[in-house]
Amino acid sequence: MGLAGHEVLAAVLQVRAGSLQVMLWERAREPHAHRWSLPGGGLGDDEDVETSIRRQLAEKVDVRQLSHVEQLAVFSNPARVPGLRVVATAFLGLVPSHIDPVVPSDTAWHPVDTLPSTAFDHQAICRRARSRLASKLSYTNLGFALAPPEFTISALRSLYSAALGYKVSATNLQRVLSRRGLLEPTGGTVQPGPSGGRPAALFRFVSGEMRITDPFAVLRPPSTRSLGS
Amino acid sequence: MGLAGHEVLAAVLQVRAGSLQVMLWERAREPHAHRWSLPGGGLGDDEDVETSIRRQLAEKVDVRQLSHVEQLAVFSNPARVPGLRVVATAFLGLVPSHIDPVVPSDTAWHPVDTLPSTAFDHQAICRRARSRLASKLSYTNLGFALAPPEFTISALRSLYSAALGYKVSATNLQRVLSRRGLLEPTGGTVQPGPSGGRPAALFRFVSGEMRITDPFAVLRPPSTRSLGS
DNA sequence: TCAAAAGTGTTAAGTTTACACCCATGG
DNA sequence: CCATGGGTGTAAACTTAACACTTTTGA
Repeated sequence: MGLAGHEVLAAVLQVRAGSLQVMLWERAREPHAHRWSLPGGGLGDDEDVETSIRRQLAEKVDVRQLSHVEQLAVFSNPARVPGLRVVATAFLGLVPSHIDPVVPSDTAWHPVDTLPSTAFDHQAICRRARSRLASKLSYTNLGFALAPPEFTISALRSLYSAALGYKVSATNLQRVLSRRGLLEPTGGTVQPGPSGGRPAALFRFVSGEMRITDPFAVLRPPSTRSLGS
Repeated sequence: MGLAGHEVLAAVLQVRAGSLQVMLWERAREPHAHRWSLPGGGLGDDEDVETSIRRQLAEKVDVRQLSHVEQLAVFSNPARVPGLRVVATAFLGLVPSHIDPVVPSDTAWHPVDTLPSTAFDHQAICRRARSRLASKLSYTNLGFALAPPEFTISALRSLYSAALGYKVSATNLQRVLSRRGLLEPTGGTVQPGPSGGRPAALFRFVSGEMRITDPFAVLRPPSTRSLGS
């Protein structure tokens, strides 16, 4: 009557080498030996699911390196793992691109577009994570979670392109994020490379907390014409 | 090590008498006797969470009356219910406005804006459900789940207004939903009331499956200028 | 003929895309 | 002075909100 194991799993995503990658570890033992799986584990008695996934990820990456964590969904197919029933709460985790976490020897990063053989239903969880990230990049300030503290617009463009899976225009990216008040110039610039070019200005995200920035695509509340800056 | 009770709960919403209401039942016994709580119960051994919530709702309302069901989130605070630990997967359920389900005697509908004293963390779940519904009305075709098979634009306007919590213009509602191809006229009309007026045309939703209709607020993929009708 | 309700026309505002053009630097 | 990025100006496209106006009916 409703008694089941409960595990928490996280698809930790990071833009690495120009592509969106997910952290996976290779199972040594059966079931699904040598297949790649998401980090996580059993829910402890005195912790909620978010506390739990943060604790378990600390074994893989320093939790301070996680710029964002959010619930994705429950995966509860009775046959999702063999043996005793285990329900999983899946999370999306993000690591900013300037960090290269030290990971255990059984753990590695894999591009989400070309996943290796994955264990259980972990591939579906990865897909869900990628999809959630792409959506939120459009209507929230979640870019902060992929980017280093300071960056050039073209660096940010690369991050967005990798996460979204298609080219983003640097011009328009800057316009949109600036209009919404998400970006501010640091005042600093970066020296051009050996082939020259104008020095790029550095920017930072104004906020490091996720916020919805494009709340209503349509059907907005009646205008109160008093919100303009 | 990760063994806990698991329950499924649903905030079933319907627009009734011009307001968005949620179905609650009054607890007879402790804990939280006489407080109102969401329908649901323990996860069965051979069912996933969605199957489970549909099964349990069948005791309250005919499942065929549910026009939409989706996961909201996991609620897992170790102290969320007294006694043995229970993790809950919360759902949003919707019932179209033309249906008046027969509910058990301990069960009643309550406006989500003026909830009675609720049990456990059920108030938070209700808020989450209302918020999810409002968001999805803007960027999906989820209106179909609130509306009867055929309806006038002004009836639809009332449904959207109740669910969103603010007045929606019938003119613009029709424009937006028609532009997106969600509505089609049935050809029928409704006779005007006793005070006269032009007969209203009847419409229906083209699809009864949830679909995202406004996928990218910004940062769209490069245009392929070949999608126009 | 008037009031009431429904539906259409039209304008204005806001946002984003696309692209031409200018800027700053290294060789 | 030219190539190479970086950044801005500007126009066009698209959508939605607001509201005036027309249509259709009952009294």
